[in-house]
Amino acid sequence: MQDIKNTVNVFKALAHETRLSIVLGLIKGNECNVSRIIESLNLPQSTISKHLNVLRTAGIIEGYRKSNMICYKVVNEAVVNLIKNIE
Amino acid sequence: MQDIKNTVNVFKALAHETRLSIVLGLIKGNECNVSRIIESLNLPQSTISKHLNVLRTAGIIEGYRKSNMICYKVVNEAVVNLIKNIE
DNA sequence: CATCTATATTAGAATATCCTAATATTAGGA
DNA sequence: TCCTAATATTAGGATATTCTAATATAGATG
Repeated sequence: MQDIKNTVNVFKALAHETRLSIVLGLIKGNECNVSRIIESLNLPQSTISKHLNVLRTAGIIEGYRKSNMICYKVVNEAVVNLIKNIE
Repeated sequence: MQDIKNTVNVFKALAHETRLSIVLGLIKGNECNVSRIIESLNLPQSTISKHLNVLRTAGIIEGYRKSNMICYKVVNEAVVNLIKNIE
């Protein structure tokens, strides 16, 4: 996690209940495509999409297409360890 | 670190360059009293005081009086581990 | 108790983040 | 190609955070 600014950005991305829930869900493997995340968190589609964008921009998650859906997964191992450390 | 809301609050507190710097400094033992923190970060006294208050409210640091100064130390072990994990 | 020093608090303007309805885009399947 | 379902983006109002000069406070020490 290199320098302090990058670390701050990761913390910023995780410092929101919806986003932390998304990351926790992805790590636990319960979620994947956007629709399921929307259902499980019960929030408007645009809201979820925005949060996914924040997490993507922070380098925490990445999406890949799977037929007609986009699946997200956590790609930042430092974040995975951090989260595991917390629970 | 119990529930998700508490975790989010800790991340929020750490999601700021000045505050993360303060915590890093305290963990490394280079800092202690407020004046020294002010000097080392070169920011107005009220700014530092505000940030210390955020960290205190989040349960990350605690201050104790030492003669005519207030010394701060990190009292949340989960945060210490988290930070050590990152570096 | 008066003073001085260290620290905290207030106030309010500047900035950033959040929310979500509406709209746009994109790829898959007919 | 056209339609449709899935996801992304825009817009802009609501809310929250940040900053810091000015002011207040608290305790140490004379």
